[in-house]
Amino acid sequence: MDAMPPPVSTTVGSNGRGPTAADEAYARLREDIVRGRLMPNQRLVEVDLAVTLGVGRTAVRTVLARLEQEGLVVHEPNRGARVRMVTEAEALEITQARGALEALAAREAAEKATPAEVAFMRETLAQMSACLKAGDLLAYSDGNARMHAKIIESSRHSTATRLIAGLKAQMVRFQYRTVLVPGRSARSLVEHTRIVDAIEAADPDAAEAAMRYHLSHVADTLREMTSAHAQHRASPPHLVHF
Amino acid sequence: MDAMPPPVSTTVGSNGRGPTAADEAYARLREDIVRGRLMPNQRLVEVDLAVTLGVGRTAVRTVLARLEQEGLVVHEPNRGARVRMVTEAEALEITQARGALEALAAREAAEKATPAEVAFMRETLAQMSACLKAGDLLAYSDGNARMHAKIIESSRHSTATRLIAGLKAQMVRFQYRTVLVPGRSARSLVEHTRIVDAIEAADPDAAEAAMRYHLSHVADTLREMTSAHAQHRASPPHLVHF
DNA sequence: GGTCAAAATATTGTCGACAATCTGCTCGAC
DNA sequence: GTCGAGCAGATTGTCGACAATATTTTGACC
Repeated sequence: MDAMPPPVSTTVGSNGRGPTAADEAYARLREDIVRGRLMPNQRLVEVDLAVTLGVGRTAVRTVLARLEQEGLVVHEPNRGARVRMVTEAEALEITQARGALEALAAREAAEKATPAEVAFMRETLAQMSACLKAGDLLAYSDGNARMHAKIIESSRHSTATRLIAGLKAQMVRFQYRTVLVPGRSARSLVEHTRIVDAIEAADPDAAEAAMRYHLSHVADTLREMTSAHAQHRASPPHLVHF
Repeated sequence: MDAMPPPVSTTVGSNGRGPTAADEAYARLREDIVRGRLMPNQRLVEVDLAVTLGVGRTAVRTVLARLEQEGLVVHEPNRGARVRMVTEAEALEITQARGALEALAAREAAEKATPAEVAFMRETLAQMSACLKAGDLLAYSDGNARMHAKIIESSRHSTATRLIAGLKAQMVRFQYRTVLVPGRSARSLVEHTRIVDAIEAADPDAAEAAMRYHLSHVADTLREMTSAHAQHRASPPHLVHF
């Protein structure tokens, strides 16, 4: 599972202008949060971060303001910042919103994907199928991520891309690697195949419908797992499987 | 047309803690941008803003960092910040993304709207109809905005609400009041009615489909107007009519 | 009038100091 | 033992100064 890239920066970096200290610190701290190296509700103390990130307090405050705006950090006046806790209810919402946007992206990909991109999707499908046969669910999960990333990239829809990246960044708590819901991967492979078929056929309506079908099952899976989790605190952490 | 509220703040304001100087300055500057009081590409000079907003440069820098992250401002190292220009191509993307999210919101509204909320929608429909008969397109436009806001509010989907608000804030350049595309309002009223019918009937699939139908026509209208605009520089500014 | 280099000006990026606020601990009163 | 006041320590919020960078202006030269 790759780390999510930071959002497309509105800090214009053209003409040889180097990044500010805050830019690099932002990328680092964001990655630490997204990768789960910092835990939900963990205190983010300016002075400590300044030391860790190798910048001054000014830059840290800029970074925290940005991360707060992005929804990864919560801040209380005079009490500092913490890594924001995403509840399971919100995770479901994020999944739904992400689903709506990924359906749009699939539609756009059906109109814009190049033959090379479609070939990549086909190859990824083959790899995912092989992983499934070999029972290697972790590698399947990686293939799954590559598939979704390629579809989004092929859409060339910068707004959807930006929003999806932001939503993904907030789901770190729900992305531990583990065994998937039984049977989910096999169904997911069929669903992914239908999506790629539609994209390859340059059929936007079919691509969107296939993606929506796929993602409605993802949301259903999350809903079930959330419900099961509430009833059995001992259930293992899980991966939300797009 | 109401100003868009700032995004739900992750600055926790409980237990009597007052807002920071940056919080209030952020709200003010954001409103100035969203309301079109500041123009695309306009320079945002820290010292000037400090005077205008009545805060110090520290707070201004925090505000600009937040607005940059939100996509309303662009920033170049050592060259300062500007109000971000949204191109017509991006406006179309934003409309599409917003459409996908509003369809999700309509679906959720169909499951969660209270009788009072539905009554408000009915009343708004009646007002919009009366405005249409009276030829008062500005008032129709206001009704339209109220309708959409109520649907989103009824969805109780905080993630969709948050994303939609952010997208709306970026569309200020495309929100001048003027006469709508001929015949668009009449069709829009029918479309709105179908949405409300589905919400009232607690039918999520129908609500979503009706909203998607409505919004696909909005995107088409924007596409046409964009195309016409490119061909005829003299065409008047227009309102993107959701 | 045009070009170029240097100087002046405007502005951003950063720092350290200090004020303000919050939390936790200690101690005395009851 | 409980409660409240006071204090110390931790941390955030803010300021002003200065360094760094970019842009504009000025003056010399052709």
